[in-house]
Parts: sequence; structure tokens; C-alpha cells
Amino acid sequence: MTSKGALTKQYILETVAPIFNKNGYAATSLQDITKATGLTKGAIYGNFKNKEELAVAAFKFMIKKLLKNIGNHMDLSRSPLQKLFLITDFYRNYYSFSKEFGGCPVLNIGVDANNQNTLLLAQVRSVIEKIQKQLAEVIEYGISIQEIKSNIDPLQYAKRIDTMIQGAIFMTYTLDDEFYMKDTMNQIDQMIHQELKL
Amino acid sequence: MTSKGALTKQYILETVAPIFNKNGYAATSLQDITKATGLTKGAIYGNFKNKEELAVAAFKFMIKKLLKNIGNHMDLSRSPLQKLFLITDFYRNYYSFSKEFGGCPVLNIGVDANNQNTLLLAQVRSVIEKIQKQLAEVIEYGISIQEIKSNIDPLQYAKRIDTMIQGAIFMTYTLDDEFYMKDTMNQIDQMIHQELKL
DNA sequence: CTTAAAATATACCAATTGGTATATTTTTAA
DNA sequence: TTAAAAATATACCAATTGGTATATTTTAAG
Repeated sequence: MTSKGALTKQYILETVAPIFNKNGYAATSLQDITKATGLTKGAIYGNFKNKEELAVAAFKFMIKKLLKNIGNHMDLSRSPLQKLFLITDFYRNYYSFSKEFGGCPVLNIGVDANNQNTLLLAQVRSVIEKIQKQLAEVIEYGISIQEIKSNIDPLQYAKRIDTMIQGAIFMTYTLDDEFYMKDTMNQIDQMIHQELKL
Repeated sequence: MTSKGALTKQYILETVAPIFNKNGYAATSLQDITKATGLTKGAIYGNFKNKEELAVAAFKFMIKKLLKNIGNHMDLSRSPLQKLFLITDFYRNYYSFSKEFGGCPVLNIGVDANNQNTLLLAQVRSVIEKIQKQLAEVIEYGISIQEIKSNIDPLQYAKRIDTMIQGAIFMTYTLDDEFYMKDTMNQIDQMIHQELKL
């Protein structure tokens, strides 16, 4: 059975995660947190050691949700090539999807934590590397079943796609213009067709 | 003759700009500013209305320097096609170049200001649009002198290149790995050769 | 229903926040 | 050299910061 503590812990995370994501670590005060949750400092500090631990947990909470959604979407096909198209398909709706938790946590926390918070930065780095590794494995498998050209470097290509996606996210959010998201996904699709497809 | 006030104003900006750029607006305190400059609050507030105005001025200071350097580099050739290659050439060294003022101000302040500071966000947007417009003009001129294919949309292509560059900057800084910067610039060069060059 | 434990609230702390009024120093032009 | 103006320093303000010790309430098992 789920204890009361575990439930409030979850409630705090889903309430607080968008605030950290939107405002950044330093600009999120304990007052913001207590106001949003309707709880007092006592309840917050009873569930989390300090502000930093809460921020890390909030980031992990968002990433878990994000990766789960991407994963589910990629499971719509078993073909590596189709899985790649499903990724761009997922990101075509990423603007509205990620708005639920206040933007892209990888971009926001990544930039926010750099030069500021070692723990959070380490989390972001680990997530990026995990995503790229999984993407590279899809490409690798595509090569092995002769769906994808054998002359390309899976990890390099994974990094390229990831880099383009992050660029599109930054532009889309900063300029509040989904063109960047849509156009970049078209561009990646074109790359897959012309450079990857065997 | 340059007055004393103008000199300290300049001194404050060049001292404070990297701090705002690295830490973000909220995480930069007046104490950080007075400590770094060796000046007191009186001097700071004598030269700038408030923290926000100082942050905006610091951003403009960095952008001026950045645009001047890109511009100078692009002036190395009159050919539009060569100018595009000079842009990727410039960004190949952007990691070490931008470290002087604590990272890429467009990326850092863009993400930091979103949901936080309307004035700063407006500045970032205006800079991005300015850069894209100039880039589009280069392509446009390239088409007019038949150096670049006429079937491509100059502004769309300018946005694509800019998006890729920003993605590379984010990755390079977040992972502290210049691979992304170098590889993305190679990728853009390849695009110019295959899709733009007539 | 009782009671120990878990969860939450209250009240407080020193330190720091952005900002300002005023005093002092430095610069500049006559 | 002097005096007005410009620049900077000092001393202060109320509000807010993250965090904690303790009191109170709520939960859950016997």
C-alpha cells in the first residue's frame, strides 16, 4: 500500500517541477514552493533534505515522464527506421507536450545549472548521454538488419539528431514559434531518407 | 573627450556581463556586482537605474562585441557563399571565444529570461531576428548573383542554420565537449555544398 | 478506542536581498 | 585656484532568503 508520505512526496514533485523548470533553481524560492503546494516549510523539509535535493528530484520526475512518453511512442513500430520517424513525430508535438511541465527540462535545467549547480548539471548530462545512447542503438540495430546504411557512425548520427532537436526546442521556446520545431523535424526526416535509408 | 562616468559605465559592463551571463539574472546579486567591480552600490546605482537595466545593458554590451566579431570575420570575403563558410568558420572557435564573456549570451539569457524577464527576453528575440535577417540577406544576394540556387527560401534556410548553431552551442556548453560545435559546423558546410551551391 | 509514529504546522533564526537618502569625495570647467 | 557638478561611498531600510527546533495534528496498527 502507498503511504501518506509517498503520496505527498509525489504531489510536491508534480507541483514544484514546472516551477523549477520555468524559473530556474535560484529564482525558485521556498515561498514559491509552499504557496504552490499549499503546504508549509515543515512539510517540504520533512519530505526533502533541502532545496537542492528537491530540485534534483523534480528534474528526475520530469525526465521519467518525458522518457516514458518518447519510449511509448517509439514502441509504435519495431522497424528502426520507423522508430526514427516516430521520434521526429513525437517532437512535432513537443511544444504543447512540454508546456505541461513548463518547457524542456533538458534545455532549461541544462542552461540554468551550468556554472551554478554541479548536482543538477550532472543529472542533465547523464540524461543527454542516455538519450543519445538509446538513439544510437536504434541506428545500430537498423544497420544490423540492413535497414540503414552501414557506412554511418551510429553515435555521431545520434548526436547530430539530438543537437538539432535541442536547437529547435531553444528557438521554439525563445521565439514562441513552432515553425522551428516543425521545420527541423522535416529536415531530420529528410536526412533519414537521404543519408540513412538503405 | 570621454567623461569619467562613461568610463566607469563601460568598466562596470565588461566586468558584470560575464557574471549575468554565467549565473543568470536572479542568481546575480548586487553583492556579486559590487564585489567584482570593487565599487559600491552608490556607484552602481549612480550609473544604472536598477538591476534590470544593468542586465539589459550588459546583454547589449556582449551582443555588440559578438556581432562585431562575426561581422569582421564575414568581411574576409565578398562572395555570399564564402561568407556562409566564414560563419561556420567563426563558430568553430566559438567555444573559446564566447568563454571570455561566460558563454553564449543568446542561449544563456534566452533561456534564463523566458518566463522570468520580459525586457531581457525581448532583447534576445530582437537579436536572433536581426542575425537571421542578415543571414537571409547574404543568401538572397547569393541567389541574385547566381552563386546560390534560386529554389531555396533564404529566411527559412537562415533559420535552419541558426537553429543548428544554437543546438550545437547548447550541447557544447552543457557537455563541455567541442565535438558538437565542430561536427555541426561540418554538417552545415555540407548542407551549403549540397543544397545551396549552384 | 488507544497509542506510538509519522507527517505537518508554527514560530523563529541569522543572513542576504534590491534599493535609497544622504554624506563625502572626485572631477571638471571657469 | 575655486566652486559647482558629477561621481562615489556610507549607512540604512523593509522584505525575503534557506533552514531549523519544536509543537501540533494526522495516520495507521494493535
